[in-house]
Amino acid sequence: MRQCESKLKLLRTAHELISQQSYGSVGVDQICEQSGVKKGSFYHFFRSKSELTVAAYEYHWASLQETLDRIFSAEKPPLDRLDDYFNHVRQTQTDRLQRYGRLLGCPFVSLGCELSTQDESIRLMAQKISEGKRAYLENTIREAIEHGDVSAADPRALADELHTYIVGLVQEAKIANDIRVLDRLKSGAYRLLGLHIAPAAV
Amino acid sequence: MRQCESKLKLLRTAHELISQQSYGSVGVDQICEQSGVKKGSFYHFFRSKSELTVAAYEYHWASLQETLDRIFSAEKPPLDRLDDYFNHVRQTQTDRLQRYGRLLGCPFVSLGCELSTQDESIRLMAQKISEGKRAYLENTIREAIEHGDVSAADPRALADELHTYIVGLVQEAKIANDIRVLDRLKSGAYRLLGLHIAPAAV
DNA sequence: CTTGATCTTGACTGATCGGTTAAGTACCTT
DNA sequence: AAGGTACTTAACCGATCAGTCAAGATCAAG
Repeated sequence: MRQCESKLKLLRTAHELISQQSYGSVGVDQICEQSGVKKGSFYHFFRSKSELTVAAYEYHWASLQETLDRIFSAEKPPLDRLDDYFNHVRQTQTDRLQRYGRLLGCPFVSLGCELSTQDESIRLMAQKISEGKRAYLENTIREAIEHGDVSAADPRALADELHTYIVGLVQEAKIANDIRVLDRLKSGAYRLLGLHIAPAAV
Repeated sequence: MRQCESKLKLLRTAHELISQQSYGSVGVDQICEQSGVKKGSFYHFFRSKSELTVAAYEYHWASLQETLDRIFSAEKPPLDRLDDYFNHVRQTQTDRLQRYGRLLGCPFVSLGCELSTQDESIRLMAQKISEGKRAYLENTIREAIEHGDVSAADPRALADELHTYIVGLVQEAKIANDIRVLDRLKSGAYRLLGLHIAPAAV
């Protein structure tokens, strides 16, 4: 197998398996087998399971950012960005539900929730990515206020609340293993934003 | 060791260790050692680690319900109950942070998040308890509306939103490992409830 | 064609995993 | 005192855990 292909394979497989199951229940052997990479190679590229996991999730975050940059494109009206984001959240969960038969929730939150108390580097990564997601919302809300779509004194505080709500709702959907929990995503979010009518027809 | 004392010790120790660390990182041996109970006794009382965990968390939920019944006592004004509950959430996290040096979040949500995709009986337990907590909020909101403190058309929907917000916020606090995240608990909750001024001075 | 670095391979480590077994002890009922 | 049940004890199981190691393969650059 050529050059860095093994490393990429490990990154992708690790993220897939761990987000589908959990950190604790996925073994290094399992990751290696599904990657078609031998264990020695694993420990050539990564010093530990924890280090691979951080790398795998940051790798996934980098590609997610590309998607989010498109969704939150400055060329769209702010409220359209939010609507597209809510659609994206729901669609992502729906896709994974189809593929794996289980509603998986947010991989970053799930991993952070499992390991925040035990592995500081994983906690820091989860925290950093959570802040990254929150920042997309804050920028958009700030522009929505400038645009006159939303009236709020503190865009930062409003973004915090919206982000908290989304995190909580996706979490609840995972525990309920029911995509219909996400039916409340738009309505709750728009209520938080003070928009009692959805901007685009839902 | 007498009668059911071993069983209770296992229930308490299992909940403590797993909520402090994670399901995957706590072994049956560790639970047994910390309980002072031998492994054979463990498997006399419980058929598996999973079954013990469900029993341990339901045992904890039963005692938590006693506390919640006091907090949500029908003899108090509805908004006082909510305020007491918010104080309780914060105090619980503060206490555990002191004792364990880590912000642990909600044990039920954490366990559900880790294992919902893998262990159906644990998922069902987490879902049931989540609904139990939500019900306290819904009853209180319903009475707050009757009482004229809150104006909302759908108490069920409002309770859903509030519960989602609390779950999300405690989760974020865990990942941030920072109790100050919970500073947003009351302000966000009261904003959700349409109360822009806290009912009791904060 | 050689060198040295990068990557791969498969066998291996000791520890720990969840769970089992069978013999033994304490206790309650009669 | 007898018998049965509930519980305890310690040794034990095969599987799996994260991680190591040394020898070999592949590669680019000189």
